[in-house]
Amino acid sequence: MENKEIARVLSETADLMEIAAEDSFRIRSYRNGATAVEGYPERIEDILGNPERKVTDIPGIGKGLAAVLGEIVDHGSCERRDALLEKFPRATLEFLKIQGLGPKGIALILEHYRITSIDDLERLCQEQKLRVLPRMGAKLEEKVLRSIAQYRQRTGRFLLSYADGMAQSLAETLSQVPGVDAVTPAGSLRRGRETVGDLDLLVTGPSARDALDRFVADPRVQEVLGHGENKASAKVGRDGLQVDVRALAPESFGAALQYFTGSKDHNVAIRTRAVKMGFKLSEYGLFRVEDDAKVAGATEAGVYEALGLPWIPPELRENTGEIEAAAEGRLPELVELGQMRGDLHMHTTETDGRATLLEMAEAARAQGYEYIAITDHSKALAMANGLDEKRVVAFARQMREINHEGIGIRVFSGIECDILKDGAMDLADDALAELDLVIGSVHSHMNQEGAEMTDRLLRALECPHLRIMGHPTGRLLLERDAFPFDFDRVAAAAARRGVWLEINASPERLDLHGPLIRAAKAKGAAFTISTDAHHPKHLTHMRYGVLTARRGWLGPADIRNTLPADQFAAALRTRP
DNA sequence: GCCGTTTTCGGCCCGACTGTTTTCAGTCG
Repeated sequence: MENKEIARVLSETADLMEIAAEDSFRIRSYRNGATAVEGYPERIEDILGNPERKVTDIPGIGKGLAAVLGEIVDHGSCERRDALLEKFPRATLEFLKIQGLGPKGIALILEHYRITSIDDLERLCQEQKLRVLPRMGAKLEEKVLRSIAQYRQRTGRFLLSYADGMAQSLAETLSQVPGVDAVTPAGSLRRGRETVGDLDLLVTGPSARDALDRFVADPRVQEVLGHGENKASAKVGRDGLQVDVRALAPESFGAALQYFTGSKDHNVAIRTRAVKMGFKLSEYGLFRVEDDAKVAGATEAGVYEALGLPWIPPELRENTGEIEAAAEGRLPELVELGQMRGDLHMHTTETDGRATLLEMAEAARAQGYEYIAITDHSKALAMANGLDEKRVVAFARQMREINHEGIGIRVFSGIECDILKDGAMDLADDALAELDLVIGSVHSHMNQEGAEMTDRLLRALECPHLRIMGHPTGRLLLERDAFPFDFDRVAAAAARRGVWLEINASPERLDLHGPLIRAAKAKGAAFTISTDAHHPKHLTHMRYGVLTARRGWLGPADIRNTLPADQFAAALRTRP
């Protein structure tokens, strides 16, 4: 069992304990245990199986949790969790994802009503039955109904990183089947969409069909939805991601890859173009209408070429102008992962990161970067132990010393400074002036009205030390929508002030996203791509940020952290 | 339930907002 899975069971147990109103410090221990396990570099299962090792050596794991970990690894759950699941309906953990309802509220509702599903909860609100309970009212009913609607919209979709991980691991398994040449992911995953509804895997090779048998027999498969000669589909993994595996003949691989990559809108437009040119395009190939002769199909590039187009990168295939651009020979040169020379947003144990500054620097050096910026939180984030002015100044001095000595990578001193409710920065100007790089981010009062949030961000942009606006829209994928504000105005002001807009590569954010990036570029804005890493392994999320930038039609020249270190340092000091 | 140690138990981070109240509990970040 993987650490991530163990951590999930622990944190679910903590959720249930909270609803059962158990001791809050014990609950916290379970939560701490979950984070400790999730971030631990070795497999807990291996340590448990090794008589010479002790899990209690991991900080946050004592005797009690060690026993619980043993239970979880042995049978996927623990006694405490099982007991709580007996007591509460199955959907209880889902209720916690509804905004406005916390453990106390859920416990109260369960005390008074027999509800076992989100549908039941919705009915209670519609029948105005929450408002009769103590400390609940009409506004809460409305909020819960709104949140249920949002919740339904996002269920059935998965984070890009999750789908990507599943695709890679399935592809690895299926490639080992003798007679399979290649397994290629298509669909929205290949286009780099931030969330993925289902996964399409295309298999080629003389025995491609054997891969279908191997697939449906895989232990990760939960439920087989269909298994024919050319296609098998199944719900995979705990959350039931739908995966379609198709066996393809080599002569139609390109057409199939094109077809299954989508998007639907892009394909409709491409097929219309084909018809106008006297062709018919399907997943089997491009055919001439007059004599049904096959014109292309073995490669994707061949299909596009026969239609008078250069190959269009998958990230652009949304029918938002890419076909016209291709036809006119003005497709943009897109940024590539290998062009990134630094990562400008990461946290350390100084605040809420899981590794020290030197560990993060070493991991970044191993990624091949020339430079990084360390950007811990500012004091407004008290729960993260954010830095105050005094610690900022000391930190900046420490960075100058470290760079003077040299550690194999250049480190810029930075901060992720909170943008307060009124748009003021959380730290005094003279402290910010000590740092190489100031990121400004919103972490509080996220429910402001659009106009208020716009004013807040515009005021923040006036700060002379601000260089980057961090995760500008504040969205959390599948959890929280972007806050409403006048994006065009803010992007235009950022461009004018020489403040770069961050493309936050964290898979839970991917903020900004494609359409907003294009809008901001049209206003003259420049960008950075950074991971917001809280752990060395998060540095590899850069690839999702690059995919997102490509979906925004960006090239290396649009992105400041593609610059070599000296030029980047110069750019930091230059203002428009 | 963990940790640190005053080896046997006490401390464990918190500020602000919201909707519901009439002085505050619950939620959120």
